[in-house]
Amino acid sequence: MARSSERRRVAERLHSAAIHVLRYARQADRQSAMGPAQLSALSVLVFGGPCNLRQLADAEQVAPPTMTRIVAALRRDGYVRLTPSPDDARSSIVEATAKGTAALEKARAARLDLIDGLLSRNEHADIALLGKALAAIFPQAR
Amino acid sequence: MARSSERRRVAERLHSAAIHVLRYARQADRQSAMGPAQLSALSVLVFGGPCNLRQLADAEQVAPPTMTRIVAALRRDGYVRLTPSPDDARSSIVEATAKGTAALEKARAARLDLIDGLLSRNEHADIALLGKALAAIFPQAR
DNA sequence: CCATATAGTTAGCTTAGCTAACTAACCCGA
DNA sequence: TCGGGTTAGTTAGCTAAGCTAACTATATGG
Repeated sequence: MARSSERRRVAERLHSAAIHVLRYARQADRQSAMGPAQLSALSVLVFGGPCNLRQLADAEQVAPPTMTRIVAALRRDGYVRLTPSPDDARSSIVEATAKGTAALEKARAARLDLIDGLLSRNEHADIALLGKALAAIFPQAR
Repeated sequence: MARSSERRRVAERLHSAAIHVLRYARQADRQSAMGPAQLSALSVLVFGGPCNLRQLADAEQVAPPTMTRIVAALRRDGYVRLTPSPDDARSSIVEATAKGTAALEKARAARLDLIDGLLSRNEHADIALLGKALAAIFPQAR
């Protein structure tokens, strides 16, 4: 039964490809004035909508004090806005501002440009194949 | 010709999948006592062989002073050894110790176990397809 | 109405990144 | 051969990003 060892080899390839892709894409982030943790948290807010600090910390797999400071920095620079939660006086809703959304879209586009450039070196059929395979294994949109 | 926009969609999927995979795999690193930058530098040494600090910094896309400290920490904990370069008196060769190699293999295996588990939820045919697609696009071994 | 749980912050530490400025060694050309 | 430019690495000092422990304040359930 070579199935499980083939799966292992695919896991290795996937691991390696993921490292390679993100390392390459990260070059784009240097243009963006914001640190990587801030960019990542902002992307949760832009694509997932407003939420409180706890949810943001969970989404980013980070401890609450870490998120306190990431949000403080984003707020200081005008990328997010906090409003008191109507349901819970302990809690605030964190929300991307227009400036935050614009900055994130720009950073994301720069990353995607790089990855697109990487893919463009390949045959169209191989790219289509990768798209099909990824769609099968990672069905969720973002 | 929708080719370029299809490629863009594949780039988005690939970006998203890479983020997802590495975020998930990173859980394994918490068991390892070593920080992520140390783990990553050590993996360059284990898989790429000994090299000097400059090459290591370039491989990790990091400035030299950053690598100075990463290597200092790895050395302090016995994961790497430095020997003077025979060719260049300014430079040292950094090399993984047996302890370093063992720690890295263990951490890598833990990551791959997680990714393997992720893949195991899928059909074998889809996994094989992904393997084929990744092999076409990312031919390099590691 | 009190006990416990939850949201978030503060304090204080470590790691990881940077630039600027420095030392030491290398190398090349006059 | 030596003097200037280049390269390898370190030191100093800053910021961002991660953690745990300890705290405040609010919710909630018995």
